[in-house]
Amino acid sequence: MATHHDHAHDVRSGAALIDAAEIALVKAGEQWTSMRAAVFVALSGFDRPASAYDVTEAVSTAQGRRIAANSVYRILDLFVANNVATRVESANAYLANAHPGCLHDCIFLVCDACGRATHVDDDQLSARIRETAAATGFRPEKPVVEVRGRCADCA
Amino acid sequence: MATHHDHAHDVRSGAALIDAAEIALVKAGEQWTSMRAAVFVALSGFDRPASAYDVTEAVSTAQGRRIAANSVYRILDLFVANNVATRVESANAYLANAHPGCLHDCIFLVCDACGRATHVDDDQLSARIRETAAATGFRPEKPVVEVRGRCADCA
DNA sequence: CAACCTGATGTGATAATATATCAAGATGCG
DNA sequence: CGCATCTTGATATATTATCACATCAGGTTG
Repeated sequence: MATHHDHAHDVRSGAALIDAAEIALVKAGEQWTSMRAAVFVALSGFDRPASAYDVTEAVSTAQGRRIAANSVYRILDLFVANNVATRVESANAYLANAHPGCLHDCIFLVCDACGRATHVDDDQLSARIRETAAATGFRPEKPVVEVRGRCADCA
Repeated sequence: MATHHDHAHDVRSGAALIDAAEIALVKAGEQWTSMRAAVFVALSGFDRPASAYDVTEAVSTAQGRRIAANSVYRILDLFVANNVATRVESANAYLANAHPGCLHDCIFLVCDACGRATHVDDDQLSARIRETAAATGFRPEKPVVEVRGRCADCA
């Protein structure tokens, strides 16, 4: 199998992933509150990008009380800003970041059949995208690269 | 200025662009109705990606009557399907396609300051993106490549 | 011509996604 | 503790997108 990592990642899941998220947020000077933990747990419980409302629903169920969507948005935004989650623009949805310590331009392969997204890092390709943008005088900040199509299982 | 076209385009604007859109739709076996013309004219009148509601507003003003958003969505979807318009996913907005005859994977450079988007074609880069996706067993259909950042004017 | 079919548009409702505002509560810290 | 700051809650509203079904315009056919 060809991976496109050019260095080792800490790809985490389950409790280890949640710990890693907490560590990343705290290192960034943010608090790891019980609400944030609940949102992260809910988000990481999905096997595909989840909308803010999906997460709201999951947190509400888990807590047995109604959580407001805007609280979830706030927290998801915070996660994205701190690289603990990423937003899949073409799906209006969010994914927990499996290796929060690592900063990459993300490439997502989003299956139009099952909705799952797989995350690819290819720093060389990302660099070419940034270069191509910069060549026109544009200052790239955040490349959004999301390939829509069919995953291997749904092909 | 460095362009990234590897072949000549018919980049059109104004009346010529509208004609080109009509020709492209008709060639695809679709009708060029007055409503579709009105939507295309409105869309091509924006100098940056316009939301479906922006277009609805513009068409309503132009016609002196209230147009429903869903009619506009229908028509924009048709335009996108026939390559006379494109959708900028990360902005939930649409752009008239300046060279409807030509089929590319689009790359947009979207300025977070002024909202304008410039369109780049780089078939070699697009090919690499598709290859990278395909290497994992994924079947790419529609790459979404939108670089957010600052345009030269806003830098 | 009348009956019918099809594609396009209109009407109205509603769903899904996202943000704004302000009050109240929790937390860190001197 | 008591103040400042950060976080969350409550509520409202804005924005984006879709659905169901009625109507209309144009052609085709009996």
